[in-house]
Amino acid sequence: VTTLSISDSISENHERLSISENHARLVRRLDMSTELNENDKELLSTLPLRVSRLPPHSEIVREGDHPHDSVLVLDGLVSRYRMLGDGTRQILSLHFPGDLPDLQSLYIERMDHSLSTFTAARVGYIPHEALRELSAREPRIGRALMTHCLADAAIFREWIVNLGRRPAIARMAHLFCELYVRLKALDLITADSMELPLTQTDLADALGLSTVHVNRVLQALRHDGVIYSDGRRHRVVDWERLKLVAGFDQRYLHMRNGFGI
Amino acid sequence: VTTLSISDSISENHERLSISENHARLVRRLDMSTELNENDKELLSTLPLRVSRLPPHSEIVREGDHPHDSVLVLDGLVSRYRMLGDGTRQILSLHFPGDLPDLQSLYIERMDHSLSTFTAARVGYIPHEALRELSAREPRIGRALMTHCLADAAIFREWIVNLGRRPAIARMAHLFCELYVRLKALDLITADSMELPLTQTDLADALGLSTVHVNRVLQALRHDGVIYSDGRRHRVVDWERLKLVAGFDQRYLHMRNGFGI
DNA sequence: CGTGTTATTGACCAACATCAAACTTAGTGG
DNA sequence: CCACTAAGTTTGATGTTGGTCAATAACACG
Repeated sequence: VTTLSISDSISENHERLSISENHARLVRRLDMSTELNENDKELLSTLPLRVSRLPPHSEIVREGDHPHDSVLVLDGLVSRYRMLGDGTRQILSLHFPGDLPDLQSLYIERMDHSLSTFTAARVGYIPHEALRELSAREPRIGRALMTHCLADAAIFREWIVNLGRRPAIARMAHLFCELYVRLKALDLITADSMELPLTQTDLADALGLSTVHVNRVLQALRHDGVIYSDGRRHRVVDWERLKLVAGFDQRYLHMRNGFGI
Repeated sequence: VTTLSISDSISENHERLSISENHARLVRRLDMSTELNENDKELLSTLPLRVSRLPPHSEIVREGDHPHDSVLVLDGLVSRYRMLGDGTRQILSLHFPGDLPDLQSLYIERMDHSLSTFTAARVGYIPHEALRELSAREPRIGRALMTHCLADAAIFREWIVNLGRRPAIARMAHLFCELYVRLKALDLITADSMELPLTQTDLADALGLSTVHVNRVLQALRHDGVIYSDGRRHRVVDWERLKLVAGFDQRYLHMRNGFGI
Protein backbone atom coordinates (compact mmCIF):
# COMPACT_ATOMS: atom_id res chain seq x y z
CA VAL A 1 0.00 0.00 0.00
CA THR A 2 1.99 2.99 -1.16
CA THR A 3 -0.69 5.64 -1.45
CA LEU A 4 -3.20 5.60 1.36
CA SER A 5 -6.60 7.19 1.18
CA ILE A 6 -8.60 8.66 3.97
CA SER A 7 -11.86 7.05 3.20
CA ASP A 8 -11.18 4.45 0.52
CA SER A 9 -8.79 2.15 2.27
CA ILE A 10 -11.78 0.76 4.12
CA SER A 11 -12.76 -0.90 0.89
CA GLU A 12 -9.26 -2.06 0.09
CA ASN A 13 -7.94 -5.51 0.59
CA HIS A 14 -8.02 -5.93 4.32
CA GLU A 15 -5.89 -9.01 4.39
CA ARG A 16 -2.93 -6.74 3.84
CA LEU A 17 -3.56 -4.79 7.01
CA SER A 18 -1.87 -6.90 9.62
CA ILE A 19 -1.84 -5.86 13.26
CA SER A 20 1.61 -4.45 12.89
CA GLU A 21 0.42 -2.21 10.09
CA ASN A 22 -2.04 -0.68 12.51
CA HIS A 23 0.74 0.04 14.93
CA ALA A 24 2.82 1.40 12.10
CA ARG A 25 0.27 4.18 11.66
CA LEU A 26 0.75 5.19 15.27
CA VAL A 27 4.51 4.96 15.09
CA ARG A 28 4.68 7.04 11.98
CA ARG A 29 2.41 9.66 13.43
CA LEU A 30 4.27 10.02 16.71
CA ASP A 31 7.55 10.10 14.86
CA MET A 32 6.28 13.19 13.06
CA SER A 33 6.76 15.41 16.09
CA THR A 34 9.12 13.43 18.34
CA GLU A 35 12.05 11.47 17.01
CA LEU A 36 11.67 7.80 17.86
CA ASN A 37 14.40 5.20 17.84
CA GLU A 38 13.97 1.56 16.87
CA ASN A 39 13.47 0.54 20.46
CA ASP A 40 10.68 3.08 20.94
CA LYS A 41 8.98 1.78 17.82
CA GLU A 42 9.19 -1.79 19.04
CA LEU A 43 7.71 -0.80 22.34
CA LEU A 44 4.84 1.06 20.74
CA SER A 45 4.05 -2.04 18.69
CA THR A 46 3.48 -4.01 21.86
CA LEU A 47 0.55 -1.82 22.88
CA PRO A 48 -2.69 -3.79 22.97
CA LEU A 49 -5.07 -2.58 20.28
CA ARG A 50 -8.68 -3.58 19.95
CA VAL A 51 -9.72 -2.72 16.40
CA SER A 52 -13.25 -1.74 15.54
CA ARG A 53 -14.96 -0.90 12.29
CA LEU A 54 -17.43 1.96 12.47
CA PRO A 55 -20.07 3.24 10.07
CA PRO A 56 -20.09 6.88 8.98
CA HIS A 57 -21.41 9.45 11.45
CA SER A 58 -21.17 7.24 14.48
CA GLU A 59 -20.24 8.54 17.89
CA ILE A 60 -17.03 7.10 19.30
CA VAL A 61 -16.97 8.94 22.61
CA ARG A 62 -19.66 11.24 23.93
CA GLU A 63 -19.39 14.41 25.99
CA GLY A 64 -19.68 13.39 29.62
CA ASP A 65 -18.10 9.94 29.18
CA HIS A 66 -15.25 8.70 31.34
CA PRO A 67 -13.31 6.56 28.87
CA HIS A 68 -10.86 3.84 29.88
CA ASP A 69 -9.24 3.60 26.45
CA SER A 70 -7.75 6.08 24.06
CA VAL A 71 -8.79 6.02 20.44
CA LEU A 72 -6.30 5.56 17.61
CA VAL A 73 -7.62 6.50 14.18
CA LEU A 74 -6.64 3.79 11.68
CA ASP A 75 -8.71 4.69 8.66
CA GLY A 76 -11.21 7.35 7.86
CA LEU A 77 -11.94 10.86 9.08
CA VAL A 78 -12.81 11.59 12.68
CA SER A 79 -13.77 14.83 14.41
CA ARG A 80 -14.14 16.30 17.84
CA TYR A 81 -17.02 18.68 18.39
CA ARG A 82 -19.32 20.31 20.90
CA MET A 83 -23.08 20.63 20.58
CA LEU A 84 -24.58 23.83 22.01
CA GLY A 85 -27.93 24.32 23.68
CA ASP A 86 -29.49 25.82 20.59
CA GLY A 87 -28.61 22.82 18.44
CA THR A 88 -25.60 24.41 16.78
CA ARG A 89 -22.36 22.50 16.55
CA GLN A 90 -18.77 23.60 16.73
CA ILE A 91 -16.18 21.28 15.30
CA LEU A 92 -12.99 21.47 17.36
CA SER A 93 -10.59 19.40 15.31
CA LEU A 94 -10.28 16.90 12.50
CA HIS A 95 -8.30 13.70 12.79
CA PHE A 96 -6.57 11.46 10.32
CA PRO A 97 -5.05 7.97 10.47
CA GLY A 98 -2.41 7.77 13.19
CA ASP A 99 -3.94 10.50 15.34
CA LEU A 100 -4.89 9.87 18.96
CA PRO A 101 -7.77 12.30 19.19
CA ASP A 102 -8.72 11.75 22.82
CA LEU A 103 -5.35 11.14 24.37
CA GLN A 104 -6.16 13.81 26.92
CA SER A 105 -8.63 11.38 28.51
CA LEU A 106 -5.55 9.68 29.95
CA TYR A 107 -5.25 12.51 32.47
CA ILE A 108 -8.60 14.29 32.35
CA GLU A 109 -11.40 11.99 33.31
CA ARG A 110 -14.52 13.55 31.94
CA MET A 111 -14.94 14.23 28.23
CA ASP A 112 -15.87 17.85 27.61
CA HIS A 113 -16.67 17.17 23.96
CA SER A 114 -17.64 14.30 21.67
CA LEU A 115 -15.75 12.33 19.10
CA SER A 116 -17.31 10.83 16.00
CA THR A 117 -16.63 9.54 12.53
CA PHE A 118 -17.42 11.35 9.31
CA THR A 119 -16.66 8.45 7.04
CA ALA A 120 -16.73 4.75 7.61
CA ALA A 121 -13.68 4.26 9.78
CA ARG A 122 -11.50 1.79 11.55
CA VAL A 123 -10.36 2.81 15.00
CA GLY A 124 -8.22 1.10 17.59
CA TYR A 125 -8.82 1.26 21.31
CA ILE A 126 -5.75 1.30 23.54
CA PRO A 127 -6.38 0.83 27.27
CA HIS A 128 -5.30 3.79 29.36
CA GLU A 129 -3.68 1.33 31.70
CA ALA A 130 -1.33 0.16 28.98
CA LEU A 131 -0.48 3.69 27.87
CA ARG A 132 0.19 4.81 31.44
CA GLU A 133 2.28 1.80 32.22
CA LEU A 134 4.39 2.12 29.10
CA SER A 135 4.81 5.88 29.55
CA ALA A 136 5.98 5.40 33.12
CA ARG A 137 8.39 2.64 32.17
CA GLU A 138 9.71 4.37 29.05
CA PRO A 139 9.94 8.13 29.47
CA ARG A 140 10.68 8.57 25.76
CA ILE A 141 7.29 7.12 24.92
CA GLY A 142 5.61 9.25 27.54
CA ARG A 143 7.28 12.23 26.05
CA ALA A 144 6.12 11.36 22.54
CA LEU A 145 2.55 11.01 23.73
CA MET A 146 2.66 14.30 25.60
CA THR A 147 4.09 16.04 22.60
CA HIS A 148 1.22 14.68 20.56
CA CYS A 149 -1.25 16.18 23.05
CA LEU A 150 0.54 19.48 23.11
CA ALA A 151 0.78 19.77 19.35
CA ASP A 152 -2.94 19.24 19.42
CA ALA A 153 -3.32 22.16 21.80
CA ALA A 154 -1.21 24.27 19.45
CA ILE A 155 -3.74 23.57 16.73
CA PHE A 156 -6.53 24.69 19.04
CA ARG A 157 -4.69 27.95 19.58
CA GLU A 158 -4.40 28.46 15.86
CA TRP A 159 -8.10 27.83 15.46
CA ILE A 160 -8.79 30.50 18.07
CA VAL A 161 -6.77 32.92 15.98
CA ASN A 162 -8.56 31.76 12.85
CA LEU A 163 -12.03 32.24 14.30
CA GLY A 164 -11.23 35.39 16.18
CA ARG A 165 -9.27 37.43 13.73
CA ARG A 166 -9.53 36.20 10.15
CA PRO A 167 -12.28 36.98 7.64
CA ALA A 168 -14.23 34.08 6.17
CA ILE A 169 -12.13 33.58 3.05
CA ALA A 170 -8.89 33.52 5.01
CA ARG A 171 -10.40 31.15 7.54
CA MET A 172 -11.36 28.73 4.84
CA ALA A 173 -7.97 29.04 3.17
CA HIS A 174 -6.26 28.49 6.50
CA LEU A 175 -8.20 25.34 7.20
CA PHE A 176 -7.26 24.00 3.78
CA CYS A 177 -3.62 24.85 4.40
CA GLU A 178 -3.60 23.03 7.70
CA LEU A 179 -5.30 19.95 6.37
CA TYR A 180 -3.10 19.94 3.28
CA VAL A 181 0.10 19.99 5.29
CA ARG A 182 -1.11 17.40 7.76
CA LEU A 183 -2.29 15.07 5.01
CA LYS A 184 0.91 15.56 3.07
CA ALA A 185 2.90 14.47 6.11
CA LEU A 186 0.85 11.29 6.12
CA ASP A 187 1.30 10.69 2.40
CA LEU A 188 -2.39 11.17 1.84
CA ILE A 189 -2.08 13.77 -0.89
CA THR A 190 -2.27 12.61 -4.49
CA ALA A 191 -1.73 15.10 -7.28
CA ASP A 192 -2.08 18.10 -4.94
CA SER A 193 -5.53 16.99 -4.09
CA MET A 194 -7.05 15.91 -0.83
CA GLU A 195 -10.12 13.88 -0.29
CA LEU A 196 -12.13 15.48 2.48
CA PRO A 197 -15.52 13.92 2.98
CA LEU A 198 -16.87 17.10 4.55
CA THR A 199 -20.08 18.75 3.49
CA GLN A 200 -20.29 22.50 3.33
CA THR A 201 -22.30 22.30 6.54
CA ASP A 202 -19.38 20.51 8.18
CA LEU A 203 -16.97 23.17 6.97
CA ALA A 204 -19.34 25.81 8.32
CA ASP A 205 -19.36 24.15 11.73
CA ALA A 206 -15.59 24.02 11.78
CA LEU A 207 -15.17 27.64 10.71
CA GLY A 208 -17.95 29.31 12.66
CA LEU A 209 -19.75 30.33 9.46
CA SER A 210 -23.11 29.65 7.86
CA THR A 211 -23.48 27.03 5.15
CA VAL A 212 -24.48 29.60 2.60
CA HIS A 213 -21.44 31.68 3.27
CA VAL A 214 -19.16 28.68 3.05
CA ASN A 215 -20.59 28.02 -0.36
CA ARG A 216 -19.87 31.55 -1.49
CA VAL A 217 -16.38 31.57 -0.07
CA LEU A 218 -15.56 28.32 -1.84
CA GLN A 219 -16.78 29.80 -5.07
CA ALA A 220 -14.57 32.81 -4.57
CA LEU A 221 -11.52 30.62 -3.95
CA ARG A 222 -12.33 28.53 -7.01
CA HIS A 223 -12.92 31.62 -9.11
CA ASP A 224 -9.57 33.07 -8.04
CA GLY A 225 -7.85 29.87 -9.13
CA VAL A 226 -6.61 29.07 -5.64
CA ILE A 227 -8.34 25.77 -5.13
CA TYR A 228 -10.55 23.59 -7.20
CA SER A 229 -13.14 21.72 -5.22
CA ASP A 230 -15.64 19.38 -6.53
CA GLY A 231 -17.69 17.57 -3.95
CA ARG A 232 -15.34 15.61 -1.75
CA ARG A 233 -12.12 16.28 -3.60
CA HIS A 234 -10.31 19.51 -3.05
CA ARG A 235 -7.31 20.30 -5.16
CA VAL A 236 -4.81 22.96 -4.21
CA VAL A 237 -4.26 24.79 -7.48
CA ASP A 238 -2.01 27.58 -6.24
CA TRP A 239 -0.33 26.71 -2.97
CA GLU A 240 1.57 29.95 -2.63
CA ARG A 241 -1.53 32.02 -3.09
CA LEU A 242 -3.52 29.81 -0.75
CA LYS A 243 -0.93 30.37 1.97
CA LEU A 244 -0.99 34.08 1.24
CA VAL A 245 -4.77 34.35 1.49
CA ALA A 246 -4.68 32.37 4.72
CA GLY A 247 -1.70 34.03 6.29
CA PHE A 248 -0.51 30.49 6.89
CA ASP A 249 2.69 29.58 8.66
CA GLN A 250 3.01 25.89 9.30
CA ARG A 251 5.26 26.20 12.31
CA TYR A 252 2.39 25.91 14.75
CA LEU A 253 2.02 22.30 13.62
CA HIS A 254 5.36 21.54 15.25
CA MET A 255 6.43 18.93 12.75
CA ARG A 256 10.00 17.77 12.64
CA ASN A 257 12.16 18.72 9.69
CA GLY A 258 11.30 16.76 6.61
CA PHE A 259 7.64 16.44 7.47
CA GLY A 260 4.99 18.77 6.17
CA ILE A 261 5.61 20.88 3.08
CA VAL B 1 -2.77 37.50 53.59
CA THR B 2 -6.33 36.29 53.48
CA THR B 3 -7.69 38.11 50.48
CA LEU B 4 -5.33 38.24 47.57
CA SER B 5 -5.61 40.63 44.71
CA ILE B 6 -4.49 40.17 41.16
CA SER B 7 -2.72 43.41 40.75
CA ASP B 8 -2.46 44.93 44.19
CA SER B 9 -0.44 42.37 46.03
CA ILE B 10 2.55 43.75 44.20
CA SER B 11 2.30 46.76 46.40
CA GLU B 12 1.75 44.78 49.57
CA ASN B 13 4.32 44.07 52.19
CA HIS B 14 6.78 41.85 50.43
CA GLU B 15 8.52 40.73 53.54
CA ARG B 16 5.63 38.40 54.12
CA LEU B 17 6.13 36.60 50.83
CA SER B 18 8.73 34.02 51.66
CA ILE B 19 9.95 31.58 49.08
CA SER B 20 7.64 28.97 50.40
CA GLU B 21 4.67 31.25 49.83
CA ASN B 22 5.58 31.38 46.17
CA HIS B 23 5.60 27.63 46.00
CA ALA B 24 2.30 27.58 47.87
CA ARG B 25 0.67 29.32 44.93
CA LEU B 26 1.82 26.57 42.62
CA VAL B 27 0.79 23.82 45.01
CA ARG B 28 -2.63 25.28 45.49
CA ARG B 29 -3.15 25.69 41.78
CA LEU B 30 -2.10 22.17 40.85
CA ASP B 31 -4.18 20.79 43.67
CA MET B 32 -7.20 22.37 42.00
CA SER B 33 -7.32 19.75 39.27
CA THR B 34 -5.21 16.88 40.65
CA GLU B 35 -5.35 15.79 44.26
CA LEU B 36 -1.92 16.16 45.86
CA ASN B 37 -0.77 14.52 49.05
CA GLU B 38 1.59 16.06 51.57
CA ASN B 39 4.57 14.37 50.01
CA ASP B 40 3.73 15.79 46.57
CA LYS B 41 3.44 19.25 48.08
CA GLU B 42 6.82 18.90 49.78
CA LEU B 43 8.39 17.82 46.54
CA LEU B 44 6.90 20.71 44.61
CA SER B 45 8.34 23.10 47.17
CA THR B 46 11.83 21.88 46.37
CA LEU B 47 11.60 23.14 42.80
CA PRO B 48 14.13 25.88 42.11
CA LEU B 49 12.38 29.17 41.45
CA ARG B 50 14.02 32.31 40.18
CA VAL B 51 11.65 35.16 40.96
CA SER B 52 11.47 38.23 38.79
CA ARG B 53 9.49 41.42 39.03
CA LEU B 54 8.13 42.73 35.76
CA PRO B 55 6.57 46.04 34.73
CA PRO B 56 3.14 46.12 33.05
CA HIS B 57 2.99 45.15 29.38
CA SER B 58 6.35 43.47 29.27
CA GLU B 59 7.02 40.42 27.16
CA ILE B 60 7.96 37.32 29.12
CA VAL B 61 8.41 34.92 26.25
CA ARG B 62 8.23 35.76 22.59
CA GLU B 63 6.88 33.76 19.66
CA GLY B 64 9.82 31.88 18.19
CA ASP B 65 11.72 31.53 21.46
CA HIS B 66 13.07 28.20 22.70
CA PRO B 67 12.72 28.64 26.47
CA HIS B 68 14.65 26.59 29.00
CA ASP B 69 12.40 27.51 31.90
CA SER B 70 8.70 27.45 32.52
CA VAL B 71 6.98 30.49 33.91
CA LEU B 72 4.98 30.43 37.12
CA VAL B 73 2.72 33.42 37.63
CA LEU B 74 3.07 34.67 41.20
CA ASP B 75 1.27 37.99 41.08
CA GLY B 76 -0.48 39.94 38.41
CA LEU B 77 -2.27 39.17 35.19
CA VAL B 78 -0.52 37.47 32.31
CA SER B 79 -1.73 36.60 28.82
CA ARG B 80 -0.78 34.50 25.85
CA TYR B 81 -1.43 35.97 22.44
CA ARG B 82 -0.55 35.91 18.76
CA MET B 83 0.12 38.92 16.56
CA LEU B 84 -1.05 38.64 12.96
CA GLY B 85 0.54 40.09 9.87
CA ASP B 86 -1.94 42.96 9.69
CA GLY B 87 -1.13 44.11 13.20
CA THR B 88 -4.18 42.61 14.85
CA ARG B 89 -3.81 40.60 18.00
CA GLN B 90 -5.63 37.55 19.27
CA ILE B 91 -5.43 36.83 22.96
CA LEU B 92 -5.35 33.08 23.55
CA SER B 93 -5.66 32.86 27.30
CA LEU B 94 -5.44 34.78 30.55
CA HIS B 95 -3.40 33.62 33.51
CA PHE B 96 -3.61 34.20 37.23
CA PRO B 97 -1.29 33.52 40.15
CA GLY B 98 -0.40 29.85 40.34
CA ASP B 99 -0.79 29.22 36.61
CA LEU B 100 2.04 27.80 34.52
CA PRO B 101 1.16 29.45 31.24
CA ASP B 102 3.93 28.00 29.10
CA LEU B 103 4.28 24.58 30.59
CA GLN B 104 3.94 23.15 27.10
CA SER B 105 7.42 24.46 26.33
CA LEU B 106 8.64 21.50 28.38
CA TYR B 107 7.81 19.24 25.44
CA ILE B 108 7.37 21.57 22.49
CA GLU B 109 10.52 23.51 21.79
CA ARG B 110 9.48 26.48 19.78
CA MET B 111 6.97 29.00 21.11
CA ASP B 112 4.12 29.49 18.65
CA HIS B 113 2.80 32.49 20.59
CA SER B 114 3.98 35.13 23.03
CA LEU B 115 3.46 35.61 26.72
CA SER B 116 3.29 38.97 28.42
CA THR B 117 2.11 40.83 31.49
CA PHE B 118 -0.87 43.13 31.63
CA THR B 119 -0.17 44.44 35.09
CA ALA B 120 3.01 44.76 37.03
CA ALA B 121 3.71 41.17 37.91
CA ARG B 122 5.97 38.81 39.75
CA VAL B 123 6.80 35.61 37.92
CA GLY B 124 8.94 32.65 38.81
CA TYR B 125 11.14 30.77 36.38
CA ILE B 126 11.47 27.03 36.91
CA PRO B 127 14.14 25.27 34.84
CA HIS B 128 12.74 22.65 32.48
CA GLU B 129 15.46 20.37 33.69
CA ALA B 130 14.11 20.47 37.22
CA LEU B 131 10.53 19.92 36.11
CA ARG B 132 11.50 16.99 33.90
CA GLU B 133 13.65 15.42 36.53
CA LEU B 134 10.97 15.68 39.21
CA SER B 135 8.24 14.44 36.87
CA ALA B 136 10.28 11.42 35.92
CA ARG B 137 11.14 10.63 39.52
CA GLU B 138 7.64 11.27 40.85
CA PRO B 139 4.94 10.22 38.43
CA ARG B 140 2.26 11.87 40.57
CA ILE B 141 3.90 15.24 39.98
CA GLY B 142 4.27 14.52 36.30
CA ARG B 143 0.63 13.69 36.20
CA ALA B 144 -0.37 16.90 37.96
CA LEU B 145 1.65 18.94 35.50
CA MET B 146 0.18 17.16 32.51
CA THR B 147 -3.32 17.63 33.86
CA HIS B 148 -2.57 21.34 34.16
CA CYS B 149 -1.57 21.42 30.49
CA LEU B 150 -4.59 19.47 29.42
CA ALA B 151 -7.04 21.57 31.40
CA ASP B 152 -5.47 24.46 29.57
CA ALA B 153 -6.25 22.80 26.27
CA ALA B 154 -9.84 22.30 27.40
CA ILE B 155 -10.09 26.05 27.86
CA PHE B 156 -8.79 26.56 24.33
CA ARG B 157 -11.53 24.28 23.06
CA GLU B 158 -14.14 26.28 24.91
CA TRP B 159 -12.78 29.46 23.39
CA ILE B 160 -13.12 27.93 19.95
CA VAL B 161 -16.78 27.28 20.72
CA ASN B 162 -17.13 30.79 22.09
CA LEU B 163 -15.63 32.47 19.04
CA GLY B 164 -17.21 30.17 16.53
CA ARG B 165 -20.75 29.87 17.70
CA ARG B 166 -21.77 32.49 20.21
CA PRO B 167 -22.98 36.04 19.52
CA ALA B 168 -21.02 38.91 21.00
CA ILE B 169 -23.02 39.33 24.18
CA ALA B 170 -22.84 35.63 25.02
CA ARG B 171 -19.13 35.61 24.27
CA MET B 172 -18.53 38.42 26.69
CA ALA B 173 -20.73 36.81 29.32
CA HIS B 174 -18.93 33.52 28.85
CA LEU B 175 -15.54 35.10 29.32
CA PHE B 176 -16.74 36.72 32.53
CA CYS B 177 -18.13 33.42 33.75
CA GLU B 178 -14.86 31.64 33.11
CA LEU B 179 -12.75 34.29 34.79
CA TYR B 180 -15.16 34.53 37.69
CA VAL B 181 -15.01 30.81 38.40
CA ARG B 182 -11.26 30.64 38.00
CA LEU B 183 -10.68 33.62 40.24
CA LYS B 184 -13.13 32.29 42.81
CA ALA B 185 -11.15 29.08 42.98
CA LEU B 186 -8.10 31.16 43.79
CA ASP B 187 -9.91 33.23 46.42
CA LEU B 188 -9.47 36.32 44.32
CA ILE B 189 -13.13 37.34 44.35
CA THR B 190 -14.23 39.94 46.88
CA ALA B 191 -17.90 40.85 47.11
CA ASP B 192 -18.75 39.15 43.81
CA SER B 193 -16.37 41.44 42.08
CA MET B 194 -13.23 40.77 40.14
CA GLU B 195 -10.46 43.10 39.35
CA LEU B 196 -9.49 42.66 35.72
CA PRO B 197 -6.99 45.22 34.51
CA LEU B 198 -8.14 44.74 30.91
CA THR B 199 -9.03 47.60 28.64
CA GLN B 200 -11.95 47.25 26.27
CA THR B 201 -9.38 46.81 23.53
CA ASP B 202 -7.94 43.85 25.42
CA LEU B 203 -11.39 42.32 25.80
CA ALA B 204 -11.94 42.84 22.08
CA ASP B 205 -8.72 41.02 21.27
CA ALA B 206 -9.73 38.11 23.47
CA LEU B 207 -13.23 37.86 22.03
CA GLY B 208 -12.57 38.50 18.37
CA LEU B 209 -14.63 41.71 18.43
CA SER B 210 -13.99 45.39 17.80
CA THR B 211 -13.42 47.80 20.65
CA VAL B 212 -16.55 49.73 19.83
CA HIS B 213 -18.69 46.64 19.94
CA VAL B 214 -17.17 45.53 23.23
CA ASN B 215 -18.18 48.87 24.64
CA ARG B 216 -21.77 48.42 23.49
CA VAL B 217 -22.00 44.85 24.69
CA LEU B 218 -20.75 45.86 28.12
CA GLN B 219 -23.35 48.57 28.24
CA ALA B 220 -26.04 46.06 27.36
CA LEU B 221 -24.93 43.71 30.12
CA ARG B 222 -24.84 46.57 32.59
CA HIS B 223 -28.22 47.80 31.46
CA ASP B 224 -29.73 44.33 31.90
CA GLY B 225 -28.41 44.22 35.44
CA VAL B 226 -26.18 41.23 34.77
CA ILE B 227 -22.85 42.79 35.58
CA TYR B 228 -21.69 46.12 36.78
CA SER B 229 -18.39 47.20 35.42
CA ASP B 230 -16.55 50.32 36.13
CA GLY B 231 -13.10 50.58 34.70
CA ARG B 232 -11.04 47.74 36.05
CA ARG B 233 -13.58 46.32 38.49
CA HIS B 234 -16.29 44.03 37.22
CA ARG B 235 -19.00 42.94 39.59
CA VAL B 236 -21.23 39.99 38.84
CA VAL B 237 -24.65 41.30 39.77
CA ASP B 238 -26.78 38.36 38.66
CA TRP B 239 -24.74 35.18 38.39
CA GLU B 240 -27.60 32.97 37.28
CA ARG B 241 -28.50 35.29 34.48
CA LEU B 242 -24.90 35.72 33.47
CA LYS B 243 -24.56 31.96 33.14
CA LEU B 244 -27.80 31.84 31.17
CA VAL B 245 -26.72 34.54 28.73
CA ALA B 246 -23.39 32.79 28.28
CA GLY B 247 -24.68 29.24 28.12
CA PHE B 248 -21.98 28.56 30.67
CA ASP B 249 -21.21 25.14 32.11
CA GLN B 250 -18.11 25.12 34.26
CA ARG B 251 -17.31 21.46 33.73
CA TYR B 252 -14.84 22.20 30.96
CA LEU B 253 -12.61 23.78 33.59
CA HIS B 254 -12.09 20.33 35.10
CA MET B 255 -11.83 21.52 38.67
CA ARG B 256 -12.06 19.04 41.48
CA ASN B 257 -15.12 19.06 43.72
CA GLY B 258 -15.13 21.96 46.10
CA PHE B 259 -13.31 24.26 43.74
CA GLY B 260 -15.05 26.71 41.48
CA ILE B 261 -18.61 27.79 42.19
C1' DC C 1 -2.84 71.77 34.42
C1' DG C 2 -1.56 69.38 30.17
C1' DT C 3 -1.07 65.01 27.81
C1' DG C 4 -1.85 60.50 26.64
C1' DT C 5 -4.80 56.68 27.19
C1' DT C 6 -9.33 54.77 27.50
C1' DA C 7 -14.32 55.00 27.12
C1' DT C 8 -18.33 56.50 24.74
C1' DT C 9 -21.25 58.09 20.93
C1' DG C 10 -23.18 58.59 16.30
C1' DA C 11 -23.31 57.82 11.45
C1' DC C 12 -22.51 54.74 8.15
C1' DC C 13 -21.01 50.39 6.02
C1' DA C 14 -19.63 45.54 5.15
C1' DA C 15 -19.58 40.93 6.21
C1' DC C 16 -22.06 37.48 7.09
C1' DA C 17 -26.66 35.31 8.50
C1' DT C 18 -31.26 33.94 7.39
C1' DC C 19 -34.88 32.32 4.59
C1' DA C 20 -36.71 30.06 0.89
C1' DA C 21 -36.54 28.08 -3.36
C1' DA C 22 -34.36 25.67 -7.19
C1' DC C 23 -31.03 22.75 -8.77
C1' DT C 24 -27.62 18.77 -8.65
C1' DT C 25 -25.97 14.52 -7.20
C1' DA C 26 -25.76 10.09 -5.28
C1' DG C 27 -28.07 6.35 -3.85
C1' DT C 28 -32.11 3.06 -3.86
C1' DG C 29 -35.47 0.00 -5.36
C1' DG C 30 -38.27 -1.55 -9.05
C1' DC D 1 -31.79 1.61 -16.73
C1' DC D 2 -35.05 4.70 -14.91
C1' DA D 3 -37.79 7.00 -11.54
C1' DC D 4 -37.78 8.44 -6.86
C1' DT D 5 -35.84 10.23 -2.83
C1' DA D 6 -32.81 12.33 0.28
C1' DA D 7 -28.85 14.87 0.91
C1' DG D 8 -26.09 18.40 -0.48
C1' DT D 9 -25.20 22.60 -3.30
C1' DT D 10 -26.30 26.86 -5.37
C1' DT D 11 -28.83 31.16 -5.93
C1' DG D 12 -31.36 35.43 -4.85
C1' DA D 13 -33.45 38.56 -1.77
C1' DT D 14 -33.30 40.57 2.45
C1' DG D 15 -32.00 41.33 7.38
C1' DT D 16 -28.71 41.80 11.27
C1' DT D 17 -24.70 41.81 13.62
C1' DG D 18 -20.89 43.76 14.25
C1' DG D 19 -17.03 46.68 11.91
C1' DT D 20 -15.10 51.24 10.61
C1' DC D 21 -14.37 56.00 11.05
C1' DA D 22 -14.21 60.02 13.46
C1' DA D 23 -15.25 62.94 17.01
C1' DT D 24 -15.97 63.85 21.90
C1' DA D 25 -15.82 62.89 26.77
C1' DA D 26 -13.77 61.02 30.83
C1' DC D 27 -9.86 59.66 33.37
C1' DA D 28 -5.17 58.96 35.04
C1' DC D 29 -0.88 60.57 35.87
C1' DG D 30 3.18 63.28 36.08
